[in-house]
This record gives sequence, C-alpha cells and structure tokens, in this order.
Amino acid sequence: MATAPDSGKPTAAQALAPDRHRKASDQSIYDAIYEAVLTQRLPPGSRLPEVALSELFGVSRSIIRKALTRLASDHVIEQRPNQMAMVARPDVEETRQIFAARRLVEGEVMRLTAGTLSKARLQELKRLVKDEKSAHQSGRDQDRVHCSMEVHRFLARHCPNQVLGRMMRELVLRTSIVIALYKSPGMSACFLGDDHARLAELIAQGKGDQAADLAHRHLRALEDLLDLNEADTTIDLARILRPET
Amino acid sequence: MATAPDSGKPTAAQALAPDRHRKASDQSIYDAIYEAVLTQRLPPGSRLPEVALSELFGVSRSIIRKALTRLASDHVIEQRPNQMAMVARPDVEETRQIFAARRLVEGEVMRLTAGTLSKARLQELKRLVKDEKSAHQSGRDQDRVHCSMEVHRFLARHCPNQVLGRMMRELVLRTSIVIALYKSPGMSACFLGDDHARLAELIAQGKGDQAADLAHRHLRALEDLLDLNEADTTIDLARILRPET
DNA sequence: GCGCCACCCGGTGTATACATTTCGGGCTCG
DNA sequence: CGAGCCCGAAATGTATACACCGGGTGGCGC
Repeated sequence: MATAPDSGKPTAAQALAPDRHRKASDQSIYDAIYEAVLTQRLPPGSRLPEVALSELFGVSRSIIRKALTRLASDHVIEQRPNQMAMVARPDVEETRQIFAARRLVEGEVMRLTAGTLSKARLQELKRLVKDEKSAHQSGRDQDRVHCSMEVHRFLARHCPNQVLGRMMRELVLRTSIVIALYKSPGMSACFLGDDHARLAELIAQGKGDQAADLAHRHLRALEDLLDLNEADTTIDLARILRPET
Repeated sequence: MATAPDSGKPTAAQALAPDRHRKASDQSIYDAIYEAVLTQRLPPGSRLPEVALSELFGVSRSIIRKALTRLASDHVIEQRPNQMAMVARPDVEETRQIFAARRLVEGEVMRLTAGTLSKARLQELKRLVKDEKSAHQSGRDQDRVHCSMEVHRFLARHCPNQVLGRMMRELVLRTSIVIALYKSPGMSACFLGDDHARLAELIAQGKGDQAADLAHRHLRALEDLLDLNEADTTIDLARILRPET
C-alpha cells in the first residue's frame, strides 16, 4: 500500500453514467470504459467491480467479464486472481518502453499515411486540430484532451496499414494512461506548441519522412515532460525502514 | 463456401489431445490452442466448438469462452455472433500488412536485443538454431517449424523492450497463420538458407543494425515465397458466372 | 419430380446459483 | 495494551440452466 496513492476509494462509476438502464452489449461496455480511460476520467488504479458495473449497465456479470477480459488483453486494465480489476498502472520502465514502441510505430504510420488522405478526410483532421486549439484557449481541459487523442487516433484509423493502425491506437491509449500517472502537476499534457497543426500540414503535403520526424520529436518532448524519476516502490521503503543516524 | 477449402470437417480436436481429463485453467487452454496454431497443427479455418473444447479439457464453457475471447483479441481466431469460432484466415491485403508491420517491429527488436544477451542465453539461442537445422535435415517438419518459430520468439522474449517484444510475438503467430494459408505447395517455410544462424551470430556480436537488416531481408524473402496473387474470392466468382464466349 | 416450408438439432448468448477467496473489524487471550 | 485469530461481508471463479439463432433435412404441396 505504501507504493500507491490508491486513488478514489469507492468505485469511480460516475464516469460511466450516460447510458444507464439500457441493455448494453459487451462492445458498448468495452467502448465506454475504453473512452473513459482514454480521456482520463478513469485515472490509473481506478477499481472496476464486476457487480457494480453489471448493475450500472443493466446486464449480468457474464457480459461484464467478457468486456473486462478484452480490456485486460489490451493492457487497459489489470486483472489479478480473486481481486477487483483496476485501470492499469504501468511502472516507470514500462512507461519508457511504451513511448519507445509508440515512436517506432507512429513514425511509420505517419510515413504510410502521408499523402493518402482525401480532401474530406484532411478537412476532418484540420477540424480536430482546430477544436483542440479552441478548447485549449478556453480552458476546457476535458475537451482538449479528447481532441488531442482524436488527432492521433484519426491518423491511426486512416493508415493504409490497419495492422499498424491498431497497434498505434493501443499505444495511444497506454500513453494516455501513463501521462495521467506521471504528469507533473499543471503540465498541459500533449499540447506542445502547434505540433498537431504542423503534423497535419505535413501529412496533407505528403511529406512522410518529415511527418515521422516531427511525430518522433513530439513524443520525445512529451516523454520528457513526465516525472519519470524512480525513487518509488522498494527504494522508499528501504530508506524509511533504515534506522536514523 | 466457394471461397474456402473449408479444412477438416469435424473438429480438429486431436491436435490438442495431450492434457485431456485434467482440469485446465483458461491460461493453459489459451496456451494449448496458441501453440497448436503456431505450429500449424490447427490450420486456418479450423473450427473450435465451445462444447467440444469444454469436454476435451474437462471444464465448463465459461473457461473455454474466456480463452476464446482472449484468442480473438489477439487475432488468433475469428468470432462471429452465433457462429463457431475458427482459426483466423486473413485475406491477402491483411497478410501484406502483417508482414510490413513485422518487418518494422522485428527490425527494431533486433537492434535493441543485439549485444544484450548473456552467454547462457546465447547458448540457448544457438541450440535452437542447431535443433532447427537437424530437424530440417532429418525431415521432421513438425519439429523444424516449432524450432523456427522459437528462434524468433526467443529473441522477442529477451528483448529489453517487452512492449515491443509482445507485439513481435503476436506478429510471429499471425505470420505463421498466413504462411500456412498461402504457402506454395512444398515450400520449406521459413528455412531460408542459414539466415537464423547468421542472425544469431550478429546478435551475439552486438551488430544491431546488420541484424535488423538481415531480419528485414529474411522476412521479405519469406513473403515473396508466398502465393499472394488475389484471383480468389469475388473475382473468381465473376469469371465463373460470366457467359462463355 | 421439383421446390418450398416447417421442424429439429446443435451451436452460441445470457443469466443465475453456488463455491471459494480475500480483506477487514472486532473479539479474545497472553 | 497489543497481537493474533475468527468470522462475515463482498468480491471473484465456476458450473449450469435455459433462451435464441441458424442451418440442414424431411415431408408436403403443386
């Protein structure tokens, strides 16, 4: 327990409220939790009791368990035997690996996607970037995070290589989790200058290599903003238990 | 039906026989099916009825369903509503994407892994390569495929970046599936010269870039051995239905 | 004889009952 | 007074009952 802030104590179910009392498929439940984690309404460590969720969504535990199994398979939540599922809390080492993997995959996705988008798609993309900026300026943080994620997810969704696209979406989500976990207080997560706008421009112009390079630097800068000093877990414990001099 | 050879008609359950009559966890069932698909004992399109599996492993359908859900999540099997699960049968386009993704990921894994393996680990690796060669020479194809897969999986397992390592294992499995699907008759799948031996050598010497390059060419050559001409599915149908001249 | 339709069977989808485990509060004993 | 044990609430783990769906087959009508 000493290693974890342990987050909200009851169950963070209010973040999933909208479609209450309506029969939901396991896909819609999966989506609801996925979206809530992505937009950081469900912070890392949030507990997800099966019974509470089954009552919330108006289905039996079977459906809930299927959704949770899939979420665990995607590393969104952690499931340990006989314990409640909780939103994943990757350690510092895994965080670095996630960023490294995402740089590799997202770079290639940029390269493949550049120059392949229709005019209509480019309009959509620029709209997302614009919405993000306006949300940022008017301080609607919830919206800003949502749009920021959607920029990356949009590019992943429209990558010609959908195998890579899927991987990238998974990595975007895991990145969102570790940002929520390790961000320094007050940092403007993932709004670094107008990187997204410039990225969209390079994609539109078909400059794949430059887009990949920008994405690479974007992600590196993002990682550098995080508070990734170990100094936790076992080390703290040892220092606390050491007799004072 | 016209598009599929439809594989073995009953249920290819004999490929999973070993641990019959023993209570099995969903993990062990997952592993059994995973391994059977990996070594091509369960060819693409094989049907996996829940009841048959539950009897085979001596557990209820709940456990089976959990294992199947996870396998579907990993793209090992396809699950459609109210139909039996079956081993995945990716189309030609997805096959190309899988290879492209794997080249990207495996190349980076080689780069990261080169020079990081202990002497003992290098011994293991060389042993695998040796076993593969001997299996090849004595014509034990089952063993050869197993060892060949294990070479790649071994490297993935010991990559310093385990996030990438996991992705690579998933891609190795999917590659195995599409090889089983599209290999030209009689080809020696994934035994291209002594690529694996040379790869092991480069890894041992810490030459990451060269290892990545070799892996890249290895996979390219492998893809080229496949029979990836479309000419199936809808096109054949159109030609068949066209009135003769 | 040839189609069409109703039935049946084998499969998955969902809910629920029951077993098992974990964690914590409070009692008891040293 | 404190440490340890016991027990119960609440969660998950598993099995099972039943509903539903889809495909194949046999009979019936034309």
